Amino acid sequence: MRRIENIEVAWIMGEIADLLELQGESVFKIRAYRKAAKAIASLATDLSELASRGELETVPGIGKAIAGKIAELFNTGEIEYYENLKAQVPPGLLEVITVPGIGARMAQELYQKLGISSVDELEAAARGRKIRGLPGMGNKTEMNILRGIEMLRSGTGQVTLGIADAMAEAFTGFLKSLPGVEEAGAAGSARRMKDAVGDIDLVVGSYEAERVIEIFVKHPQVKKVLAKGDTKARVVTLAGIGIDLMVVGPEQYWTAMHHFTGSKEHNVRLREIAHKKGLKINEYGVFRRDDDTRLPVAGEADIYTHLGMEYIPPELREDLGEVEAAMNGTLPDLVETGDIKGDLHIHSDWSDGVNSIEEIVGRAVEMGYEYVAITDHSKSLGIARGLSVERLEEQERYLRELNEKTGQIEILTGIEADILSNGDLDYPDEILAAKDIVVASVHSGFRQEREKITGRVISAMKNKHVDIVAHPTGRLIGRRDPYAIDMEEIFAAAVKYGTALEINASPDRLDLNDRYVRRAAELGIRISINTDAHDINRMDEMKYGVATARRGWLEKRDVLNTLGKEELLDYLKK
DNA sequence: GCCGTTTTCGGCCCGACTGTTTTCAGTCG
Repeated sequence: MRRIENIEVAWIMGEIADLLELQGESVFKIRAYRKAAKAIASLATDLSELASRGELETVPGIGKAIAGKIAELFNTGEIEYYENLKAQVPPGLLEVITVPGIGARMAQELYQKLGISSVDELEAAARGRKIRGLPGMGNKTEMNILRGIEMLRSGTGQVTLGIADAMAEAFTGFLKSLPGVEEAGAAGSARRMKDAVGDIDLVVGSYEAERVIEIFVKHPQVKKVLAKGDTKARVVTLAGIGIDLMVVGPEQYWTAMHHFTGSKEHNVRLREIAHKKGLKINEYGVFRRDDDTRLPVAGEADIYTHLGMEYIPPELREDLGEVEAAMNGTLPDLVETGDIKGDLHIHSDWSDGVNSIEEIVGRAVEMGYEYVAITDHSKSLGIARGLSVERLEEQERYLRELNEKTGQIEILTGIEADILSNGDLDYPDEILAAKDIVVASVHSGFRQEREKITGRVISAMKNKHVDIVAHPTGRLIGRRDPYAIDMEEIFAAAVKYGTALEINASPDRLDLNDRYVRRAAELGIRISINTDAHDINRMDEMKYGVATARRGWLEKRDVLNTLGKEELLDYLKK
């Protein structure tokens, strides 16, 4: 039978939740399916393996009933319960509820009264002013529906962390410059440093909420105002990115920041714990339930202290075990940007980079690094001006000389060796042996079958000169899916051959992703965080790689390039 | 449907904004 990916199971669970909602089922049952979908989507291990071992119920959020349905899916290729549900609900309604502003109740009402069962029919009805006749709906409802359909079709999807981070920073600066604003900052998934961000959340501490909101919605980058109230506003920028703004009193800034940083699942867990302790948490503070006394909160750490747990950094707030760890005092001591001692994957103008080696070295010195590796492309990557054997040897000599002269930083001679479609590397062993560091990666044959591309990378890992596999899954966020590579096999090979795996820090890649990073670290695999910069300005993107490492629960000791110069050179010799 | 330092039954986070209402339901985060 065809292989069923985790994400497909998650989609089915989400769809069951939608179908149940359209049937008016219990909100708790719906929530249970949604929670299971989320849990499955963020699982790094193969669900099919868990199923074959009968361990589905070890996943928090999966109980007896859902485990049974997943097992059924793997055994028979379908879930009878799900098929029955689909048969009972007009299929177009699932599409209708994807329109922002339309939920299950409205979709049901529109179907029963007007027979609407597709987005096209919904649009026609709104344009034909047929909806305003329904109870509780008016002409503004029709406008909202049309706006929602437009948003849906314009594909207000997600943007990379790099884009979101830059935009959040720009708006934060703008808000800070306004009179009456005491504090401003970005919250939401951008603060949690997720690799893809749906919209930007901003929090402002000010006593003049109305004034701040009025100016905010008039910002030249704002294309549309979706909502505007006393304390909140929601807009869409010209670039099509949604921004939510929340303004609170300065003394509520940190509880609001915490609330809007999320994740939602993390917050729910905290509120449940608060509830049991006789407390209540919302965006305005931490309160005693009995008399509404407000407990002092001078920073986010105080919130966790009131709940009797360790401070949880934003990158971990996903309800993936961090709450339990914080209560037990077993949170990881996360790696920090300052722990990074060098960048092991950089391109110069010898291949397709824009800067000279001297410029790269200069920037590395500025960043306080102890070492930097020059890893230009190998010969078969003609499009990237990959180096011939002669050019490579010439560069090698050049780098050795420069290293003598420079002194203040170790320049490692390296190569990003292409893994050819048959699994061979781009140069013979004696060439690779001469390099301080060999980074191997796939740049072609992205569509190879799972076995083939997996075996190809593993055969490269068997080569004792290969130190790191770069961007192991090949994904480009929002633009190109990962190859069909079997990461469990790659992890096993990394353990067997002692190969490090890369977190490519470019916000276009962030590959490995957070989940794989965590899984790899559990298996004891060394991770290297590299920028793959083709431009010295992008050496600053190290912070995104470190953030991804933190999201994967990595400590300093898990990361190869936190080693000092001597330790790293020793490591590379082995 | 899930879950268990109050529980194997009975809970299950909390609030803002909107539109169409005269007090609230629906939607969203």
